[in-house]
Amino acid sequence: MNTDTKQNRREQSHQRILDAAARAVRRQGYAGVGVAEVMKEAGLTHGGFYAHFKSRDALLAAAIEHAAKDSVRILSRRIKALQDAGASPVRALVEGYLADEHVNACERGCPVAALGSEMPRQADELLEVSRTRVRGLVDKVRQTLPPDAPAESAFGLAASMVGALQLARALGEEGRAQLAATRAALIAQYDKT
Amino acid sequence: MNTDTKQNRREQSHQRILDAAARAVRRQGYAGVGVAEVMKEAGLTHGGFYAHFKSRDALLAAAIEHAAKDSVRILSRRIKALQDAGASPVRALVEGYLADEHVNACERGCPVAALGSEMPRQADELLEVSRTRVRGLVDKVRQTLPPDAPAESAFGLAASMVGALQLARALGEEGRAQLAATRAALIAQYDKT
DNA sequence: TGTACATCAGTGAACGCGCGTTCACTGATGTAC
DNA sequence: TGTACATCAGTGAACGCGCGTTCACTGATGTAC
Repeated sequence: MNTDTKQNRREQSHQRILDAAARAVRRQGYAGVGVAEVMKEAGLTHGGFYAHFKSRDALLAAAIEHAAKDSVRILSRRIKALQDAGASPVRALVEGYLADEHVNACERGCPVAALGSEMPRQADELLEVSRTRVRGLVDKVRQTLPPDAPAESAFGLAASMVGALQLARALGEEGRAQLAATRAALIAQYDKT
Repeated sequence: MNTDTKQNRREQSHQRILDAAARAVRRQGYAGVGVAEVMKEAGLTHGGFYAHFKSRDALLAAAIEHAAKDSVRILSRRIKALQDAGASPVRALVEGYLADEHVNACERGCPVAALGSEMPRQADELLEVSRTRVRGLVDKVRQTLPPDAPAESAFGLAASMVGALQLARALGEEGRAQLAATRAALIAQYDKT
C-alpha cells in the first residue's frame, strides 16, 4: 500500500537517527551528541529532526535504550558463541564482556561502560533511563551467576567488568595486557563450575 | 616585601581558579567546565582568565592533576584513620575508597572514578594527563597490596573499586546498599592478613 | 616623608562561532473523481 | 486512465543563546627621587 510506503520511509529515517544517536552517545558521551551531526550521519538535514523527536534530550533518552538493545544483541551473540565452544556461563560472560573487541568497539558496546561516570550528572529523565540500564546489566550478571551465589556478587562482578573495561580503554595499549589477567582472575573468582 | 605581596595575590588567585576547576571537572565532567563559571567560583571575572592559563584545555589538564592531589590527600587521611583504628592496609584502602563519603563527595573525590568513561575521548594532552592518573591509582593499589600478590591484581582491584563507586553513584540510594556488600567481598578477596 | 610615575592583576564590553530550535517552503508520494 | 488536489517527510535559512577568546582600560599596589 501507498500509505505503508510513506510510513515506512518515516520509520526508516527514525531508525537511522536512533542508530546514529546510539552510536554517537557511546562514542562521544551525553554532551558530545549534536543534533546536526546525528542527522547528517542519518543522511538527513538538521531541520527535520523535530519531526522525529521532541528535543535533543528526548533523543538522548531514546538513544540510551537503543544502545542497550544494540549492545545486548552483540554481547549475547558473542557470549553464546563462547558457550557453544564449551565455556561455562560465567566464563563466557566475562570473556565476552571483557573481549578486546569490546574494548575497541566502544560505539557499539555497553552503554554503562561508555557513560558510567557521566550518569550521575544527568537530569531527571536521562538519569532514570541510565539507572535502568545499570540495573539491567546487574540483572544480566545475576542471571548468569549460579542461583546459590551471594546476592551482592552480581553487583560486584558488574562493577569489576565496567571498571576494567573503562580503565583498559583509558590506558590504550598497556591496558589491554592487564585485561587478559583480569579476565582470568574474575573467572577464577566467580566461576564455581 | 611589596613584590611578594603582588605575587602572592596572583598566586592565590591562580590557586583559587585551579581549585574551582578541579572541583568543577569532577562535578560536571570535562565538557561541563566553563571558563566563566570557574572564574566566578574563584571570585573573579572571566576576562582575567587568560592571564592565568593559555586556554581552557590547559586549565583542564592542570585541573586533573590538581584534582588528583586533592583526592589523594583526602583519601590518605581517611585510610590512615582506618589503619590507626586497627584495619589492615588493604581493608583500610577498600573501606576508605568505597566509603559513603566518597560516593557523595564526587567533586572532592577520585578523578578516575569521576571521569573514567570520558577519558578515552580526550585529545592528546588531556588523554596523557588522564592516563597518568589511572596509572597513579593502580600504583597506589599495588603499593597497598602485599608484595607477594599477583602482579595483575592491582589493576583488578583498582577497576573493581572504580566501577563500584560509579555504579553506586549512578544508582543513588539503592546503590549504597550494594556497596557495603561489595566492600566486604573485596576485602575478603584481596586481604590475606 | 611626600609626590609623580610605572606596573600589572583584574575588569567588562565585544567578537565569532557552534548549537538547539523554529518555521516557511518544497517536492515527491498518495488520493479523489 | 488521466488530471487536479492534498499530504507530509524533509529542506535550509534564520534566530537566540552561551561559550571561548580578545583587548582596551582601570585602579590599587609598588618604585623612584
